[in-house]
Amino acid sequence: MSVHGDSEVLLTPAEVASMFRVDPKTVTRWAKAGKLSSIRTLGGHRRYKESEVQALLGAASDDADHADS
Amino acid sequence: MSVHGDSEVLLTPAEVASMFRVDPKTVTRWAKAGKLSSIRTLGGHRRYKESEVQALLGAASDDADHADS
DNA sequence: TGTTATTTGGGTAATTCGGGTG
DNA sequence: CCTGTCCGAATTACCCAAATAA
Repeated sequence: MSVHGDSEVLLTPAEVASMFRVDPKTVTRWAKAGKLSSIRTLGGHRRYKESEVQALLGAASDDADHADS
Repeated sequence: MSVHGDSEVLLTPAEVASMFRVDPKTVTRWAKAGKLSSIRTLGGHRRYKESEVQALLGAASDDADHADS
């Protein structure tokens, strides 16, 4: 393993926004709302875990009605 | 810029609606009916894969007669 | 040390959601 | 069966200037 410790890949707000096709400001709102965990740089900028973002993105569904058989 | 490149491009409901010349509401119905897969933002808004939309748009059919299979 | 791009923060329009109706 | 529209509520997008990141 490297000196960076584990494979903790951090993403910038622009990266996350691009992946969700939303505005970077929206990602900031998600972080403020506690919907997405964020790590702060010493200057106050936010960074997001790629693993968490990927997990949320994987929530793609067809949203079809699968009530009956 | 980083070379993180998004693996898939997502479209907003308005974008898809414009491409099909229908109301965004209709696109939502397609997603609800399972005819179109959708990814949700953390706020609940839907995003659609451009590749899937393009595939459907390119699925030009002659519409001759599809009564029997 | 300086330059360029990004992020932050607050406030206001535009879009989308969901259900119900024609 | 499929689509367009109305409503209220929620979410998201764009405006600015200043600070941070690389």
